[in-house]
Amino acid sequence: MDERKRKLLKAIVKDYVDTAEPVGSRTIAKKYDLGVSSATIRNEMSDLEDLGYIEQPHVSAGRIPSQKGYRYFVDYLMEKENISPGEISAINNLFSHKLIEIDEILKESCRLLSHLTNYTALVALPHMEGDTLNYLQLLLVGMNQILVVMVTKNGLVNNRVFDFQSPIGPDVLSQWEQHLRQKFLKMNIAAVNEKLLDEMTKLFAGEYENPAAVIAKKVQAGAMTGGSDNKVFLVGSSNMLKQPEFQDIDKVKYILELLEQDERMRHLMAPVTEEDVNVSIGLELPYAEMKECSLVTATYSVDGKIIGTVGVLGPTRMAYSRTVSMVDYVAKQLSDIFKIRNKDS
Amino acid sequence: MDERKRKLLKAIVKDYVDTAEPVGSRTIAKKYDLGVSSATIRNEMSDLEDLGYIEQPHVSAGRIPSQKGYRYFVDYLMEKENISPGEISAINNLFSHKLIEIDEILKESCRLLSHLTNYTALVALPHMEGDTLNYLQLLLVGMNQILVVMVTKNGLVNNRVFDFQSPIGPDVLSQWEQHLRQKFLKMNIAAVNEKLLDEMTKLFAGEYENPAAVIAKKVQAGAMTGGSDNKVFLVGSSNMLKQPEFQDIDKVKYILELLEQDERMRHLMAPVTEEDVNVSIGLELPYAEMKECSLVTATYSVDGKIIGTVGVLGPTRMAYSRTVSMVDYVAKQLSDIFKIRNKDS
DNA sequence: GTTAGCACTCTCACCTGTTGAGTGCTAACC
DNA sequence: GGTTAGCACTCAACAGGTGAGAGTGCTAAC
Repeated sequence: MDERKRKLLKAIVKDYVDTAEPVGSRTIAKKYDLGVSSATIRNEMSDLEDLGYIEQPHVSAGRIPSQKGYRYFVDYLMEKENISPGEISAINNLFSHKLIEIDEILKESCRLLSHLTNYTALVALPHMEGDTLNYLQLLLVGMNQILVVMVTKNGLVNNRVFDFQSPIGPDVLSQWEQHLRQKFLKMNIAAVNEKLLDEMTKLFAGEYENPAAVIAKKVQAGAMTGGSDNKVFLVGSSNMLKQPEFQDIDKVKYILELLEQDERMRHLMAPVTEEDVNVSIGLELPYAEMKECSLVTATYSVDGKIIGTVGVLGPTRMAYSRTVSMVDYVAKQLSDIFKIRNKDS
Repeated sequence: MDERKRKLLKAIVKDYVDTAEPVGSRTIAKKYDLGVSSATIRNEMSDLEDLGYIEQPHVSAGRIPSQKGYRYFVDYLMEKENISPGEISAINNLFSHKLIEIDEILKESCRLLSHLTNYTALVALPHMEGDTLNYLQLLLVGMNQILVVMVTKNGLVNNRVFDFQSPIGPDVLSQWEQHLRQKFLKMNIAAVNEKLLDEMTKLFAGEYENPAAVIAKKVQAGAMTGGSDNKVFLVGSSNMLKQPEFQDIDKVKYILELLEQDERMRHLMAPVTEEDVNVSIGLELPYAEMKECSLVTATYSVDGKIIGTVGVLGPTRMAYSRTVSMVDYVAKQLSDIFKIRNKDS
């Protein structure tokens, strides 16, 4: 790969990203100043094709970048694109507005990313692996409900309501609270979530003769942050339909179906620790349905500990430079937000 | 509309729903036992077209039901379709599993509805208009955070975290708690959500000299049920792409874009009080983009008070009978769930 | 009122020829 | 030896044309 080939590949990627049409040698010769004629470009293109960086949809069409070509572009050719002042202020504006809850911040980030990039945006909620229980309190709510309030080290609040049939006195309650604190404080929050129900059941069982009768109903109520542990926000999946390469319903159908599967999206957004921003192109993604898609992700973290991921999914023919900048910036802003939130706790 | 015309219209709707192809007179004569020949059916069809119940895509095609035709079918011709035992048990299974939180129940209902009907399912979260505050407590969490725990009459739990900079003593806290209880208990929950921040600000301001400096940051954290007040769950929007009438990207693009707009979905799912199950066909829906869609909704309620809506959105060529049964049954099950949840509170 | 028969209409699928974009190759040029 | 002009060749896309098939409306007979 000499310099001219790199310039040529860069031009091909750029033009194809812009136009979504296969790029011919004459187009390159006219639009990009490589200083050589279309015939030379033809020869070079032939070489690039042999090397696997570009391919031809059919013999009389221009060339399009291959997955390998995009990879090379992203790794070596792409220039950093600055975000326009207007866009920066749009993002900052969102984050300066502190009086909204954490879910809302993330959802808005997602919406914003989708809007700015015109692709599909994903945000994985802070996952609480590694987060520990810092505070636990039992409250008697109404006559027959115990509310368990828990706060984690990272400041996430977590409720559960337990219904039961016989009234419970305050003395018993504080005794239970003591017990639960001893057992669960400083414990990993995932483990707590898992074991709390068991433990409550044991408490009920120890206090009353027939546990099955007493805890006939146990209902968790209220929004439980534990539930959002695994959530992934998704905004702008309809943006996929705007892409010229996805005008075929059958192509896009499988992608949209995939996007609806939370489990898979969680997998997709599982943090990759290597770098700040990660770009996965085509078949590098774990699902074959997405072979014509690329995903740009970045993690956000607190104290160097990764707690969540933001990402943008688009066609492989993606404006990589711009998208990387956006995702990177939003992730950094999120990290800042969380830093501020945790300073006092 | 004599009996024969009604039978004919019914047959046309049924066949078109099944095949998605315009229905010809010969098809009807062969597949449905109306006891007359295709020629007679042709004459009757011509009448039905004059009456506006069916229409012809072009002169040499069969007929398809018009919006008016579907309306007539839904209002007068549709027979109640029983849900199969397998499906009933699938639904009951979901609801018997009580150990999941309220959001999860609704989300799962949505998923189930979409899966059973193969259309797009929507569930509007219980809106808390009319729900009042029943319980309020302040907890000191960490050194610099107050956690406000609220429980509504309907049993929904609601948290907010307020950060501040100087430590607060337990005496002040209980004084504030007193004040907030006096002010907010029994108040409409929407009003509480709106005014709580103001009130907290006032409390801070009364206690310290320079409020601006002290409450430099106020961050609401944790999952706040108030936020879910307006949420709408949506599952299976990719099912739209499976419908033969939506093979055209441009048609479906606008619909999917619409589905992504929470505000509009909320509007779409705003309860209609008239009946148990409501069917909106084509242009009866508030958005012109959905002129080829139909929406079946049902409300779920507690003590006769409507608290939320479930719905299924599909093409106007929808299996109305089956869908109505499904939506109705799920809504009733949800009402039951909420009845159980509220019995003790 | 019902039905068989028939002419008519229109879509759809298929074929065909044309156009234009773009290539690869060759031979000439610097 | 690299570069370029020229040219033959390939193929997708488009437009126009044709035939088959589905379905209708109308008419006349039952």
